Amino acid sequence: MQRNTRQRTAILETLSRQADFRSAQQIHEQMRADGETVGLATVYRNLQALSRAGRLDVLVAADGESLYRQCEDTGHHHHLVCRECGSTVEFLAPRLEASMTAIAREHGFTDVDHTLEVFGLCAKHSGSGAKKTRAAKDSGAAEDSSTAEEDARA
Amino acid sequence: MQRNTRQRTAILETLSRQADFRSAQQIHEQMRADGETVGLATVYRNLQALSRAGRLDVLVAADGESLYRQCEDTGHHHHLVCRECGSTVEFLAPRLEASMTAIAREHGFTDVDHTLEVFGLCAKHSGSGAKKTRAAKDSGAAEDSSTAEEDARA
DNA sequence: ATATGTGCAAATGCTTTGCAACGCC
DNA sequence: GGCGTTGCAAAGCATTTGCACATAT
Repeated sequence: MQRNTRQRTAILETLSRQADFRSAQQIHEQMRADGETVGLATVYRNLQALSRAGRLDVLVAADGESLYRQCEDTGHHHHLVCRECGSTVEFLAPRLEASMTAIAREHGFTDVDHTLEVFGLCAKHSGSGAKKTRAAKDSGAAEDSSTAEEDARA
Repeated sequence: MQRNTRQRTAILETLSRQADFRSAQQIHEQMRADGETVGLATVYRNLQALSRAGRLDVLVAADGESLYRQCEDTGHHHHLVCRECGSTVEFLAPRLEASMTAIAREHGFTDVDHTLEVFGLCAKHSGSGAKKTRAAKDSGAAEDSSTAEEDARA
């Protein structure tokens, strides 16, 4: 009962070529630019459906915008996002997970789930006089996403 | 150049009595309920100004809504938020901070900042049949301000 | 066939802003 | 008295939804 429409396929296809997180609108624009004819609402509906189905990774930016990205790694992981260019690095931090869970339990909490996003300036933007603590808005879409892809380990 | 108006004072005063995070709208409602006459825009403007000035703690909910709370502890800390009742517990986790920073540095990131929020079910709501992994919207602390007076705290 | 998916436009919900009136300092 | 502040309403956004039409299966 999950049909395979041209639009849905196109969305997945587009996502499969994006290394970093993109907003629904950016994805939509991208598709139009690539010659696809898709409605924005459809993009939203599909991104939502796909993420619900666990096929996409969703990251809520500091300003509340939802960013999507193809989910290669089903496992639990977090992101290191550059405030300047939006490039991301995934990382696992089992130790953090453990401590967090422990702390939560200590306070009587159960069924815990957490959100951990780290924002900073990636290597190539370190020097830039960026003083903003919660921006990362403008950047994204453009050219130079450094596309860091590997994985860390705590 | 930060004047001391009735509204601004009232906002701070109201916040000083709230243990948990509240949305701008909830704060506004609360104030009206308390007999204060304040415009919603003013509440937004002040919450923004105050948080920019470091006097308020801001937490962005999973759906993008901004929640504010008086900042008693200037130090860096995180929150444990109950999905059911919205009660919060603050916690410090120096070890996590350290690891996070280390990981970021390993990837060449500088000027890092992070967001870590833990959602779960507090002690008194543990049994509740809450299966939703990222809802917390419909439940507790939302709309009906009339009865939202008493608050939990783990 | 028919339940799903799609497109468009209108509707939401949170937040911001323009602008004239207002009130601290 | 001047400049930050306030209020209201209108504007902005990202996202959602109603509905008629199109289409995978």
